[in-house]
Amino acid sequence: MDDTRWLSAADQDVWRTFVTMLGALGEHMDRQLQRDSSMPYTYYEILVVLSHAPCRSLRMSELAGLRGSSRSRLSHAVARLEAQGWVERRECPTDKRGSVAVLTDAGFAALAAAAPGHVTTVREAVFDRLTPEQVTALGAISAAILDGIDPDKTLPGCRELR
Amino acid sequence: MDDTRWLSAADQDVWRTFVTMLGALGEHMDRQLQRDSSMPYTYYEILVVLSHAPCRSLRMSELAGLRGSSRSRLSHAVARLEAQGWVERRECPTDKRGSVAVLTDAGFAALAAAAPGHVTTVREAVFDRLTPEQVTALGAISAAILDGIDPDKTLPGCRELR
DNA sequence: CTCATGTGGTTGAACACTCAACCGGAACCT
DNA sequence: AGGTTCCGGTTGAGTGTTCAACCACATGAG
Repeated sequence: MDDTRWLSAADQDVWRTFVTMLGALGEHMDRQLQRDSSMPYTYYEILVVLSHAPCRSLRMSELAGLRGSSRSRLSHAVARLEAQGWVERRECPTDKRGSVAVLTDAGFAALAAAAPGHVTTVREAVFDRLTPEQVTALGAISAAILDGIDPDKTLPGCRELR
Repeated sequence: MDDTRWLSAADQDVWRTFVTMLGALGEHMDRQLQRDSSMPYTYYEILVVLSHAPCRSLRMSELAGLRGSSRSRLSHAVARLEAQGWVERRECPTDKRGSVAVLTDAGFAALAAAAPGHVTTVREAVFDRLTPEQVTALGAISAAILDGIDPDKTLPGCRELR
């Protein structure tokens, strides 16, 4: 019955380290943003994507797709961002079912204020600690794993996130 | 004022892919466990750590430390695990403030049932998709990043997680 | 011994995410 | 047209996490 292919001891070590790093890094990023800019990481990313969109606005679905988030999650998130005055909802002119999320000036300002600290954190936590070869390797590894899980999100080489 | 060292376009690409992978992989693992074994990933890890501890039991603090979790979070988690009959709380004999979490037989059984599926998912999502060199590189990269964030958790080479 | 301080652990409120259910408008049929 | 089906988006309940406050016990100084 047990035809499971278990991991070698070495692989277990890698996995353990990897998973721990995953958790610690996520928490690290989240904390920094929450502390310095009072927003969770996910919300920051929403603002980033919006800020790069034409007219700083996007249909909810597109936004959800770009951020790999569920509709429901995005709806809740935008509701909160709207309450904070960083995003507005407008109705879509071409499809009366749809909504369009628009980044407000206050939202853009909040993003501009948050970005330097965030980038600095990313740099200190990741890029400054790796050799150029490791950075390249990390990109390839991430792409390979991502490709196995969700091939859709793999390729688009646009520069949307900071 | 803007002396921020921004990321190069190439680094941005790596970061974007990495972050996307991070989110997708976490969600992937979580979904698999939730679907097949009705437990979130964090709870699975708690059970794993407990199962490797002497007498399948640990002080709450030690458990929190080993899993890199806050006391509060662990307390809530154990409360839920206790309600499911997978863990029991006993009072600590040497320190009357303390509690000890003990893995029950039912908890061990649940873990044993969940492990194969989980390991298979890990293998398929990560190890089967990487070359041996990439696996080694991933270990080194993870350790380097982790070391920058939380040097305590870096070295202990024990094989606690599957 | 007594009091201050520190520590292990819990609690409750606020917040984020998931899931399933739902509503209204679009698209597609004949 | 009229009906079915699909799709965009929201809602509410349930779950997990965080944060700050808190209790009970331990510890150390006088």
